[in-house]
Amino acid sequence: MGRVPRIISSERYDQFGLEEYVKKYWSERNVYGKVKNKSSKSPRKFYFLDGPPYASAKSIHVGTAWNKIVKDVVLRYHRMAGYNVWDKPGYDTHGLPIEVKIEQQLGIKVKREIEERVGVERFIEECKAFVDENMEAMTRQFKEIGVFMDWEEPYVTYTDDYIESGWWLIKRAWEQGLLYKGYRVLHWCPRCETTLADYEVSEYKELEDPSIYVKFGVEGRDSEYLLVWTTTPWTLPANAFVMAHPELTYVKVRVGGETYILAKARLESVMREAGIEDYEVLAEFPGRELEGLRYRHPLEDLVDAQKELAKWHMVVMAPEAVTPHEGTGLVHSAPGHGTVDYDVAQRIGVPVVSLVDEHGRMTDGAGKYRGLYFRREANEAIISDLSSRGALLHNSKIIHRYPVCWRCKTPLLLRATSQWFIRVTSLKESLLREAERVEWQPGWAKTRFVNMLRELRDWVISRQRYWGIPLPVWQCGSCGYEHVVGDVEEIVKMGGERPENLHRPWVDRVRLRCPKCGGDMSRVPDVLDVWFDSGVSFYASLGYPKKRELWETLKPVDFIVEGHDQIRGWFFSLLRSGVIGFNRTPYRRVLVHGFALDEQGREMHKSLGNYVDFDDLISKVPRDVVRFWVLQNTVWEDLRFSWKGLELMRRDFNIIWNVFSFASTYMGLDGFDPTENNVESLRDSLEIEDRWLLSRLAGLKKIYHESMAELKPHEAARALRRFIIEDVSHWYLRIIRRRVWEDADTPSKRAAYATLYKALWEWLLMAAPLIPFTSEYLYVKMFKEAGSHSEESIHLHDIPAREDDVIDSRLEEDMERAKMVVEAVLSARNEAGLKLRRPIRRVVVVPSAAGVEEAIKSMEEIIKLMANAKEIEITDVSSLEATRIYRVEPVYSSLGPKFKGLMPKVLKLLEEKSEEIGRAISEKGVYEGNVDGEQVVLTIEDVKLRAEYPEWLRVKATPLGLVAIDTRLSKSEVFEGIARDIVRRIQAMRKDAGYNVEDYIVAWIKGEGEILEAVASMKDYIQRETRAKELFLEEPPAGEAEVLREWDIDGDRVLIGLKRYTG
RNA sequence: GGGCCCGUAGCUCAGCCUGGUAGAGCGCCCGGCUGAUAACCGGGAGGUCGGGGGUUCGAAUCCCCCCGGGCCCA
Repeated sequence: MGRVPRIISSERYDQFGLEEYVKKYWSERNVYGKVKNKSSKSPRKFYFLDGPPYASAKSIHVGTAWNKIVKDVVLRYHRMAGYNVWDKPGYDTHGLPIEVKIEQQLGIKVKREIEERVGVERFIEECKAFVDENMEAMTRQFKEIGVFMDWEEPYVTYTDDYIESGWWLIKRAWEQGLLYKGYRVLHWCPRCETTLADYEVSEYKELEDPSIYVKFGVEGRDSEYLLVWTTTPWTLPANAFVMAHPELTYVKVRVGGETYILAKARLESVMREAGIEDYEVLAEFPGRELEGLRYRHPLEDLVDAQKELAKWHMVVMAPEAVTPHEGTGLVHSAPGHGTVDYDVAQRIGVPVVSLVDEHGRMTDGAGKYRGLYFRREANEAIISDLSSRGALLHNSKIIHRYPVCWRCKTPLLLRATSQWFIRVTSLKESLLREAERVEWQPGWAKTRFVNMLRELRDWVISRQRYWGIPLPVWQCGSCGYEHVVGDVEEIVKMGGERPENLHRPWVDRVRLRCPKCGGDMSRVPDVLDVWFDSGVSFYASLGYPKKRELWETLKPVDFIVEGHDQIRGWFFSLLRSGVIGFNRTPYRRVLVHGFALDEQGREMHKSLGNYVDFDDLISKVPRDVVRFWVLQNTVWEDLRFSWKGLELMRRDFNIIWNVFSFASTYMGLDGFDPTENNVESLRDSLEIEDRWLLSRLAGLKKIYHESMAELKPHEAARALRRFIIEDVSHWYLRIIRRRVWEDADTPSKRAAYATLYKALWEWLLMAAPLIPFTSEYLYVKMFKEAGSHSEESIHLHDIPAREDDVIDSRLEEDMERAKMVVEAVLSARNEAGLKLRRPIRRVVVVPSAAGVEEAIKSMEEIIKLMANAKEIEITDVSSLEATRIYRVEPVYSSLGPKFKGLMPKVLKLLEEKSEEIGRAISEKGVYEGNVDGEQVVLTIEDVKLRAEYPEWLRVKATPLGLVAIDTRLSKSEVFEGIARDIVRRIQAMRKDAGYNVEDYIVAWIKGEGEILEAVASMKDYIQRETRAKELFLEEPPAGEAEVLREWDIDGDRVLIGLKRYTG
């Protein structure tokens, strides 16, 4: 027992207010807890892993909001579909960007101030406090947009438990022999005295540098030189060898008394740049012939390090280092100052030497240049020495893009430093194998991922910083033995003291006893790359390995979704950690989403001034509107932010509200009881439009579930929108209005209500994961009140199951055809200036395709209703043609030569018998007549033929065939039209006067002529439609009417007065 | 320089996988409707489907090249 309440219909629509109500409703009743509890009882698990956002600011980016909204939709869907959903959110909390913010806060200018002035302890505490504040603010915002995740217990990467879980993986790597220490060339900021991670090398400036051509003398040959080009003279002291391309053609060229070797492709431009016009090519040969050619470094005697490096001075084949577009085709290699240089040196076993210290000054090894700053003093001194020694072919300047520190804008340099690595290159096969086992959406994400794996390099995990997971490696001061610790327990076992906090500096104070020699072990001071942190989240967020059960029962992760930048980022670091730790991919399915760009398609940045602040956004646009709008975007493509787009989505919400309000109004008015009336019990009373809507609903459910299964939430979102806006509001509601306005309780009316009720209810359930606030509100205020459902929240319900067998594609096709006919009629009406309120007598259809006739017949009532036509006539083309009016005009150039003197009479004939001649030529191709006894034969060449439909027939061509309307109105149609005009005005007055829909009235109508006649003849109709108990065709007596208004109906004046009927 | 993605109406985007007469919304012009109403609906104008080749009876759709933008690398 229950009735649909009229709450919705009596309220003014206020989306903001509605959302506030729902927020309160949820928190007062702990709806999230109940939803989670219900889900946790299901035997089917769904392990979702949240990609932790970086907690470096207090406000989330629009893209971060989008990210969580997509996640929320998937989680809510799975909960309603009966899965036990794991929904722990996470935060990524370590790393240099946060350290830098704290440095700024504390006014720290150089790194050593952290230890010397501030103290590491305080520094770490500041980092933690900063992150805590950010997490709190971000959590608040995620809750604001309705994300149902376990916000009470997120996983946080800085906790000791998490750090210990991280250590476990390092230990695993160590045990498998994957952990090693080595050198690597990295970007370095000489002012901040720190290495910069790749992602931090993001800023470039146009800077001026030297551009010099240097002569390296070939050993054993007089005046013969390898010609190398460089823009970094300061790297020359560290030169170890010269790189060439084996397949490139090189030349020996004589200039004056000297011979130079360089690439043929570069010869011309190098000579031009050096201002040499006179040169002679002596020989041409492939680069591989240079292999092993030894040379003498021009500064060998000035640089101490060259004593060792000199033995490697030869030409080496390195195609990856050589381009035919720049330089000389011979590349000077300083393995300690170049990435490629380093790789090549590793390949051929050359030692890596860096001659620049952490401050950017040349080291002792640089001999004469010791202490000079690299880009200024060292460059100058070196160029000057090269010049005085005659080792410089040419010296000029170049302006090029050069990387600078994103924080202090100091030009960076590349230097080799000692770092810790995990040898993931040896896991390449496993990584590729495991990547294949993952389901990627869209498919190209996998392509991109696999391409990246093919270029796999070992993973540098160490950073010389503070706020990160400490590297759990302890080294013995006596014997040098290095040991990796897996957890705190092991620290204790090895004679260490349990630190109060696993971060630096506390952990740095932990000493262990060396298991090899009993010596004192201290920790290697590095911390881990912050990418390591989130990479272990798949098990660390569950407390593994300390707590084993959760991971054992939940594994593997069923679903992850992040932006496409994470293909190389998180998706990769997860897989890497999964293979290191378990030799398995940690996740089964991946969805990729796009970036949130600004209205011009640029990235949103605070510095660009195009940043949309989250709180500002949701103060201007309701949450569900934001959600539904972002969800319409193809999920893996970039999203262009648009205030306009959001505004349009708001209008859709208005329609959605109105649809529910409409249902609430009439069902409420009629006391419709959904527990006693449903589409099954009323099956025999269903009209064709009801069956159509139910078919469309079944189609929606099919698309909805398929889209969700294929990880295409945008397709589900679009289908939901299409259904409620187009199928329900634009079409179905307009059709059933008449049925709903019936006063009597008819089976037809109840069938319409039952159909609408089912459609709205199931739509609402499916929309619930996407627009949780609106759906909850409508549920609580309408469906729950109606008594057919008692759950506290819509989110505690099951998602409606598919009913594919209800889909009637023939019926849907027929309805589409009916729509086309109606559209054609409306178009014809438009042309004829015939408004819809005026009924038309006849619509004529000439079908041109199979099945059209049947479709129109089965949909006849709907077409008549929607087109406001009395009759639909289906006919063949000849009957329409029969109405055509033909006109012919003479073509003199053809008639003249043919008839000569008879012309005037022929012209008269054409004029008088225009219609007859035209029809004859049109139908038979020829007209045969008689003028003064002479036979006259006219064909299409002789006349310009025009055929027009009569003025009262409007014909439109459609894909279905011709659709025509007969615009001739009889008196009864005119009267009916006027009556509808009157009714509409009375309704408007009732509304304005604030009468209730069910109130009865007394009406007075004073009009003249046709209006008077029309009202008189349609009196019953007007009374019925307006609930007028009495209707007088006169001016209301003074003071009688409560409302009185004069109207203009198509130029005629009408005075209407109303009052409430009280008798 | 490389891998991947995007480029369709003035604007925002569907359609492309599985070839068959170019779609929606907004804006604009014209009209209509109105007991869902500070809403709503219809009609019209508007497009070399980034450019060029190819396959095909037929290409926005499949293939190749180029141009512009993005992401990730170098």
